[in-house]
Amino acid sequence: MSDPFYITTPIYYVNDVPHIGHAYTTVAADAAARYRRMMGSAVFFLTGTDEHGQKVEKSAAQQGVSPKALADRVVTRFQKLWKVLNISHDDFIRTTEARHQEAVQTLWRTVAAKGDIYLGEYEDWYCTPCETFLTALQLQEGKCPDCGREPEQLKEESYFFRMSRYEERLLAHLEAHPEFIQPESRRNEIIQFVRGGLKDLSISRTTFSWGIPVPGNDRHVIYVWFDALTNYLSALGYPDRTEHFGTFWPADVHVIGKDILRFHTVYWPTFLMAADLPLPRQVFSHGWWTVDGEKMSKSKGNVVDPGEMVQRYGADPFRYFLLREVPFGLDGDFSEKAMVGRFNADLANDLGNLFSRVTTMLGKYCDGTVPRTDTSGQLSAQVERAVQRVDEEMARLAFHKALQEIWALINGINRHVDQTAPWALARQASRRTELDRVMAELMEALRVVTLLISPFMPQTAAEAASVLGLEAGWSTRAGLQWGTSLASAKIAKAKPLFPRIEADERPRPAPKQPNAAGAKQVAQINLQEFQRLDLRTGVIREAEAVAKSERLLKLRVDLGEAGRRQVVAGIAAVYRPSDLIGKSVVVLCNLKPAKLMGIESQGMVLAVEGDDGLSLLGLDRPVPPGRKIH
RNA sequence: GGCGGUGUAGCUCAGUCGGUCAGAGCAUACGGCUCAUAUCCGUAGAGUCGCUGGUUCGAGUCCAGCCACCGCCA
Repeated sequence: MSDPFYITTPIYYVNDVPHIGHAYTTVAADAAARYRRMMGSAVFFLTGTDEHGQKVEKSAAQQGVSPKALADRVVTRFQKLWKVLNISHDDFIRTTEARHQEAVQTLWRTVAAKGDIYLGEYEDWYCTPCETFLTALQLQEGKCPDCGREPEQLKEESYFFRMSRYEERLLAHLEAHPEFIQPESRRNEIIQFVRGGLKDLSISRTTFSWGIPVPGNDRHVIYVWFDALTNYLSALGYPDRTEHFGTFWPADVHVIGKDILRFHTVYWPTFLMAADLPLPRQVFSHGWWTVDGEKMSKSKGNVVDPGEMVQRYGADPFRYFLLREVPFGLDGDFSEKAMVGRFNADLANDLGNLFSRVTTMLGKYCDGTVPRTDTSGQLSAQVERAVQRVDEEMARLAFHKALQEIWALINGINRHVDQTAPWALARQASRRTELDRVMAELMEALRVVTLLISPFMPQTAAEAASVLGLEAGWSTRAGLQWGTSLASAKIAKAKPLFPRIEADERPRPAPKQPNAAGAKQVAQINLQEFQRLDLRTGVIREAEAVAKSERLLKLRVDLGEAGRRQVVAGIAAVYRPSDLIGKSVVVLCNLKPAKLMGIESQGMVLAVEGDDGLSLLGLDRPVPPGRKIH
């Protein structure tokens, strides 16, 4: 396949809880990747997680697990979200993988061999009461910006990258390639910044150890950006000049949020220059989302959970909203009111209803069979124009414009229905030919619309394709051409693709979200009923993985006087067997035994679903095994 | 403080080289149709184009100053 297209999202910090911003970047990159695949490009779409650093190390220590175990557990938050959002990435890179570590160390050695890495001293400040590290820039009149107290100065040995050496080359590149940074306003900011002069960059730390060791000096770990940015190379198989690497590097576009613009447009290109590697063709920085007009923040509690939005509105409507509501590159505002507005006006009324009315008429007037007739005419010209314009907008990653064009077409098709009034034609037998032609044209228009929306709303497009009886492989560049490929197809009336959301039923209940109201609806029980549960404390003595199961662990639990029992638990995604030995847990002992994967389980270990996976119920003071819980 | 951006109908915003550019979508009102998810199609609003000057035969569209908000840097 020719015409390679390599697109990336940033790697997300694994310890973060995914929010609308993560979803936005990833959905946008996904739509671009899907579009290019439809157009016949060989696409490589990469996302992943950044798993090193002090924060992960600290969280892991607090939870008493290894940093890697913590990362293994929380990485699933991203992986699960991408699944429900139908993200079509070709690879998922984690910075803790061996392939990445090798790539980073090789890059380091290459740059060092060039004489661009030297050992120096890095100064920063530490505010002991706040337990935070501060840079000289963050200080306010020499004081901690948070508490106003005097921080302590720390000096630390550090390796530096000679970024200053690349100032002129970078500036020349920025000026010669106006498309390198998009949107343009961001490009201007970076040019200003680079003109202000580039300093050498500290790229190692000795104050924590959770990272990739500096080659030849194990006391240092490679600091965040030198490690993280390299993911774009390591996923392609760098340093081995594999076919993949040869095909896809340099990247066509790094899609990022504006918070990490400088790292991608100053640090990254200079690293690559030092390694004599070609620079990515474009870095596209999109905007931030506010929520109901306010900045998102944990303290305000207004952080939008993408998973919840998907549950409430569906993956496709949420994807559609993100890409349609705001020009890509500018800030935008999310509100459920706007979400519902888009859903009803654009998806239910315009698109969904169009499918509904046209397929109904086909059933009524043509017996559900697409007439075989000439379809060249007004509509074909409109469709061809729309396909052309969508292509132009997608080339610029102007998703909202592309969607505007698609909806202009949908409106045009709705207008065509009114103007040709098939229901009037159907009353006059003499106009049969005319009616057949109109219906065939309308169906063909629906087919092309299905292809056009598929990068944005893959599930809906698949559903529509099945209504139209399209065969596998329908989503191709050739398919975008107006033709007669539906002729003689037998088609049933479409079910509403997007049932309207009525004002009073909004927001729809989120079925799996536990909340106070949900808890109250559970029937009450009396004490006797509770006492039927034989809940006891237990201590895990043995634990091993169950062959061929990703979820199950076989445990041997000590129940004191009641002896030991074998219990199979679905906790392997979160707990390693070795972490469990000696752990106190709560066991339901009189659960009817059951066989899981052929292994008998004589009870149940209690656990609860947290935001980042299961958590076993424990005791907050030591209690001997076998005690009854009441 | 330095550099840059934005300020156009109730809301969100288009307006490329100065002269049908005073516009689109949503919302609202009225009309039409009945195939359709009470959906669709059509029509309407009069908004000092932030303020004040200036250039020009003519300025949202260029220039200067001011006000407000935002971004990057310090």
